[in-house]
Amino acid sequence: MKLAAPLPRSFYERNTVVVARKLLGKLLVKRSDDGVIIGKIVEDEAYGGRDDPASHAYRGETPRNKVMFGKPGLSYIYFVYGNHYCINATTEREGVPGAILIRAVEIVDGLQLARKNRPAKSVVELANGPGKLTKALGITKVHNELDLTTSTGLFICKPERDASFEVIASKRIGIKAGSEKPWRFYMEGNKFVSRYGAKRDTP
DNA sequence: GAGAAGATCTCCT
DNA sequence: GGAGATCTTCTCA
Repeated sequence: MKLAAPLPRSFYERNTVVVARKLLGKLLVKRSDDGVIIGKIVEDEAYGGRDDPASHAYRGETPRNKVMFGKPGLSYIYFVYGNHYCINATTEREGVPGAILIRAVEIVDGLQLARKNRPAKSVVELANGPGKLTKALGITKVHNELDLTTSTGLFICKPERDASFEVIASKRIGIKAGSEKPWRFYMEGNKFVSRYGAKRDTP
């Protein structure tokens, strides 16, 4: 599959909510010795800084979340619930915390390898959740703080053809504080969007 | 150092 | 629909 160059750092160096909307439809590329897996981003969530109680950066900088305060366009990967990794892309200018949680992708290449990483009943269930997609793509904490703007093991690029789609905004999922913010974005009618979240939509 | 919480998923009822 | 799994990180004493 022919791939475009990674998105430049200037793409990420903007308001987190703006970048979250723009990130939909882009391709998340994971390269390893086993091969390449490419997922189209169909759902994500924006997380801010001091003004967002749901964000890891709300209480200030810690060793864990320091990536969010660093350069835009880096990967921020953390472990939750003793079971799952979640992948974020950092945003805003250096020193301003912000990140976008990638919640679901549609696997467009490397399907066989993704299924090997995470056996699932159907292609739809392979990566329709934050924990699911990291498992399917083989992403762990070793991929934390990687530069997503260079063609390394992990990066994000534009698709070959820009498809048009409607972006739906809704409340974020799985959080208590700050859940009223409509900072979750997904492609309208896309079946790869995480299911139980889609049910909670109240536009 | 101990205890609690957590941006989830899967299995069981 | 509910609860357990399982471990990292943070807060507080």
